[in-house]
Amino acid sequence: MAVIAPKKRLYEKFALVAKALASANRLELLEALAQGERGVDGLAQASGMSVANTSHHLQILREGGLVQSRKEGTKVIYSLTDEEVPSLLAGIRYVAERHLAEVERIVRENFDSRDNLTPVRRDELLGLVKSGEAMVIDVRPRAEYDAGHIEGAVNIPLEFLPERLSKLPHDQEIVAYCRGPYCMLAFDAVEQLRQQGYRARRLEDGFPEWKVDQLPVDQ
Amino acid sequence: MAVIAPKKRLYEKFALVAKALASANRLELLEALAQGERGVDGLAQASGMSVANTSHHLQILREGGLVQSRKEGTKVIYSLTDEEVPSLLAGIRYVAERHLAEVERIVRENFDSRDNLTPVRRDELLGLVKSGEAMVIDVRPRAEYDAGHIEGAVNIPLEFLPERLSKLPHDQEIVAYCRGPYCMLAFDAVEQLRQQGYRARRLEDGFPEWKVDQLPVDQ
DNA sequence: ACTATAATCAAGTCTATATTTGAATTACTA
DNA sequence: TAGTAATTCAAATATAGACTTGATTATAGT
Repeated sequence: MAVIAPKKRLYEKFALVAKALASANRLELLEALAQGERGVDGLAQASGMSVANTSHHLQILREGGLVQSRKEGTKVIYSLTDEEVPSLLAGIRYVAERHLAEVERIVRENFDSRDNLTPVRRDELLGLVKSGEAMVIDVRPRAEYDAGHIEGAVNIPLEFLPERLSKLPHDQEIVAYCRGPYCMLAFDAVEQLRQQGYRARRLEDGFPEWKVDQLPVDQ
Repeated sequence: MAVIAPKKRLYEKFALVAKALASANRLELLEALAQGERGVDGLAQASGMSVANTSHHLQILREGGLVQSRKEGTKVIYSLTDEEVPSLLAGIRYVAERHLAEVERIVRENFDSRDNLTPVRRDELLGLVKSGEAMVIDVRPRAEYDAGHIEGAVNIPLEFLPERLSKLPHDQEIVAYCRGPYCMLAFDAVEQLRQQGYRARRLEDGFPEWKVDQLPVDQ
């Protein structure tokens, strides 16, 4: 058992990755970046933190190997280092949902109760679109849609939904998606749609999960 | 955007899972548990911590939803809560290896340099065994072997390898595996085997990864 | 060169948390 | 009731983590 120190050093580095993940604010930054690359300012807005603080947290994420950056003029654009990062986030969510009683409670009370229909599964959506039974709307802001979206999805940011309501087809089911399973945008969208008499459901989660699953994306 | 607090609370819980992962000692406990369930005492030995400290860290892992326990007589047996946990560990390792320069360095200097042959991939091993070209030896301690092992593997704990050396077949390649990619046992084993003139290689990683991949296991 | 903008850095404050040990306690078995 | 296994508690120590403020660097445009 000659070499024993390197293993310890290695585990310390692995812990560094986990430490970077171990903060609600940083998880939110990562979720934002899972929608597409973004500047510090945009990330600060998305997370509700000051620019300086956001920058600081981004350094911690970088030291954990989770994000990288490049310069573009005066801006610094951050992005995830690896496709594995969204999978890690999904794994953490999964463990929390299945084994932390309180998470299960929060989800039930705040999310499940807002939408009594079963969400559309990812594989299910592929079939619905292929057969023309459904149209897909992406209710995230334009910038996030532009950075990548489900193949064939139409971008209707939530704030423009009211003015577009009348132009949507009544002979198709409308499937809305946004950032992920705990993003409220798609919940709001299906609520509005149903009030106007549309058949509408949510996709089970958001764009990052779709992409992790290697399903067809545009742009 | 009615509900905003629950999302924050949710992310705090997710961070709890990551916090549980964010310690070298706890990662080592999890790796030990990935070999199979185990009592506090055994885990204390495996990690080199005091029993009290081990117990304490196990509580943190439990609060993070990563481990569970059951009583068996006077013993408390811990196990991983979910098959997703080894995947999370693998994801963290993967990110660290690919994006933390120092990890890459430690691996190269301490592991790659000990074994100049390419390790056997998991899918490759299946073929080698099927055709009879290779035999598989599990060089972990008996207890870990008993808790689950690769289908058809023979258990030869490292300390018994010298006395078994003469009885191994010379017409097959010998593939050794142990706990994972950074476990030294298999490295030591192939070194001994090659010195005795055997054709021997390591499996690319260990039993937990094999199991995560849904490949055939015994017991 | 000058100015505005974007981001980072350095320093400081505040509060919190992690790690560990040894002793006391609980839970169970024989 | 003695003995074993694990947990809990108290307490000491060490570390550090989050966030703010003000200064600084880098770049682009004029």
